[in-house]
Amino acid sequence: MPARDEIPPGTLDMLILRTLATRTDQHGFEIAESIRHGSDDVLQVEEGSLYPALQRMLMKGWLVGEWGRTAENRRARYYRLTAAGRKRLEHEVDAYRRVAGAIALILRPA
Amino acid sequence: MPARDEIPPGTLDMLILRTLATRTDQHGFEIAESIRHGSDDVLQVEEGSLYPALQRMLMKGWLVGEWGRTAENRRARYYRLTAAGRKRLEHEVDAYRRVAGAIALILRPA
DNA sequence: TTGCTTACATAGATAGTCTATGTTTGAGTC
DNA sequence: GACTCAAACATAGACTATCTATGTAAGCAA
Repeated sequence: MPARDEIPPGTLDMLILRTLATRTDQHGFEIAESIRHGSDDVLQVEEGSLYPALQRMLMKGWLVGEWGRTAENRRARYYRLTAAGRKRLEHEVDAYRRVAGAIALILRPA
Repeated sequence: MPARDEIPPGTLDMLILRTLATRTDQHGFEIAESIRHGSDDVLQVEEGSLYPALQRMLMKGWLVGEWGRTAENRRARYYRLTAAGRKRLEHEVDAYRRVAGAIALILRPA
């Protein structure tokens, strides 16, 4: 069974934003599942990381949240990207790729 | 002027080990330079991160250090990988690639 | 001897994840 | 209808690892 990894510090916001860009109006639990499945079961976001991150991003205006009901009739907060959120996502992806590219250079020198 | 980035938490040991695997017997300052140049000027290790990291790795037996003299006749500590250090490097690179691959999966889907 | 630089070093701040725990609420069961 | 279980959200505190800021020692040059 594949060992599940922690989310690398600094990448959680990006992963959440990206997940909501792919499919909007997911609630917390769904976002966590999306990240796990979408990463082929490698990345696992813990609730203690997820909810504070969502709050931060609400306050920064990257997301809006709306209380609703799940298919099983449970209350849940559904999140959606704002324009600022999309812009932020772009920025974070750019920065991530730049750093990841730099690390790749170190890891495979000719 | 290309914006220089911080080293992502969790990657510094790997970067140092990889640098010493490419060229052995570098001292601290040289390692920092190697990482900066080797990353095309993207990654900058600060001294306050570098030296504690080197100490940690000495104590864990991943490196051995030997005091010597630079070409300019300054005292410096030259580092070299141990067998344990090589093994650790392999392990860290594997883990990093796995996580980076998982993140790429999340970032990619159209 | 003054100043500049190299090289190493440490303390404390900071950021962002996790673990552990707790609350509310709906659904199913006896 | 009391009881249990799980979904979904939430918060506090721990932990890890980077950074900033600062300091020391030593060599060289003016």
